[in-house]
Amino acid sequence: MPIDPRSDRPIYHQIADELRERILGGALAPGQKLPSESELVATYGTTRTTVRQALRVLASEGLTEGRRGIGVFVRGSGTLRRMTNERFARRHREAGKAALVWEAEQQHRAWRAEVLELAEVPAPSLVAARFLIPQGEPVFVRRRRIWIDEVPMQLADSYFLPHMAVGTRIAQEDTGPGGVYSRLEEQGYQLTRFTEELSFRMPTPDEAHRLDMAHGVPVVDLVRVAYSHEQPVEVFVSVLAGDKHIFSYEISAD
Amino acid sequence: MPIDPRSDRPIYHQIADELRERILGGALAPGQKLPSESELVATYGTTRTTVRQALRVLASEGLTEGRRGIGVFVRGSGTLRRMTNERFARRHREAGKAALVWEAEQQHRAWRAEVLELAEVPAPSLVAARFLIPQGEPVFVRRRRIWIDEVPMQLADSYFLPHMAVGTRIAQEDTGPGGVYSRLEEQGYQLTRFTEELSFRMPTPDEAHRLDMAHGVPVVDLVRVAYSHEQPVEVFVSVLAGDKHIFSYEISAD
DNA sequence: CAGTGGTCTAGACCACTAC
DNA sequence: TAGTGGTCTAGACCACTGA
Repeated sequence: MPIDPRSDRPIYHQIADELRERILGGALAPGQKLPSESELVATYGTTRTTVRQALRVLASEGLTEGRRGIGVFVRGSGTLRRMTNERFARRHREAGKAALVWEAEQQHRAWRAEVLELAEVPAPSLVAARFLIPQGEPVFVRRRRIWIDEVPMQLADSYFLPHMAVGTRIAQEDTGPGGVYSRLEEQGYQLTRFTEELSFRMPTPDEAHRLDMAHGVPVVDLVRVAYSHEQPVEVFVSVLAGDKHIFSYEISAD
Repeated sequence: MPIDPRSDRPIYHQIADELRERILGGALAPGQKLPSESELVATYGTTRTTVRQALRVLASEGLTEGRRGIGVFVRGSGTLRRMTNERFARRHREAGKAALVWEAEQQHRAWRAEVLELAEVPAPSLVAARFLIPQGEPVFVRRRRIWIDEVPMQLADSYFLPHMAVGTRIAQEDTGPGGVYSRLEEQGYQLTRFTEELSFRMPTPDEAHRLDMAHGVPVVDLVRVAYSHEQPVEVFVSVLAGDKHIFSYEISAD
């Protein structure tokens, strides 16, 4: 399909449409190189600015990725990590496996949790609201970055009420077998249920950098609250790379 | 902070950073107008192309929205629709309320389901895999677009095995009280559980148009399977505007 | 070294909006 | 009509890559 300069659809959209079709249709497979900008200029008889505008459309859709000095490539689908509600099952905790550990082993992945901060901080409003405490009250936070197969996947901040965390292994780098949930249960806070809330947006530049994300890839904001008999005992706030995760939930019909 | 042209950080990023700070810091509230492009050109002493590049960064983060002939504005947070697993509770079906109806009423929203297609089609691979049938086998599909408060929110395709749907109210525009799930249960397919899978990406131009989405807003791909005693009876494939939805799940700790 | 994408300049014409 | 953002041209210099 040649470009129609008299069409209502801008030229750069027409070029993007054509390239997108070749990508989604499989003619340009993941990892393959698109024609260079100068080739596209020659092909479509337009200027480099317009060609780049078309390529930016594709990049902002998460379809392509430019590599300076080399070319523009179709983005690979990347490594998928499946997050299921099964990871919270008591039997895994009792087997000494934290949710993260169980889930990584289940998928035969190497995992690593990089501890960024262990500190007492004023509660952000999002956290305070779920703990039912005033904003700014002290809470203890464990900030980590989760790597799976040496790829940064997730920024994960766990918040606790200070009296449950300070002076326990929850405030240590290594929380021991079963993770923080096992430590909470040892303190007598038997976990009864979790709630998870997911929302969706584009990353800030800082998040994009820390999660090594390409342009055009959204993030998932995850807020989890762990309850012990209606008492919130942990608020977990996380940002996950959207192209590397699938969330899966099983829901009873009753 | 004035711009530093000798910095490693490109000028357009520095401009975008400064504007982003004013937006996230609240100095530029949702709905407010950013300085015009020509004002920014004067302020930062650069060209319009570079200013526009900065504005494009913000737009691709979903923070701003241009209106031709008027200006660039901070995007409003939009109407949020909460999707909870509660909407699948049997008691709501028994009260004659489909999941969508219950959820809309719960949030005091006006809703409308625009039926786009009712047809027998070859099963797409995604659907076939979940029905455990060969790809291309005939399935019955109800394609709809869901409007909440007259805003298009969701593209929703429900797939059924033909023998459960054709000749029943499931194949009609109006499926009756309690919706398709009630009709399936009347046929003896008692619903026992659902699985929901969520993944995340940027919309295609067509989806962005049909959901009236701004640039820089991701979509959620939702695949739900309704089971009657391990038999899949519906595969629900949906695309939702990411900035207008929050998903909320309750998970047992056992 | 030639070719690539990343950034930037200095213009132009257009459609649309508000006055 | 003046001002806005949307599109497009025709160049420039740069950092980086692979041969």
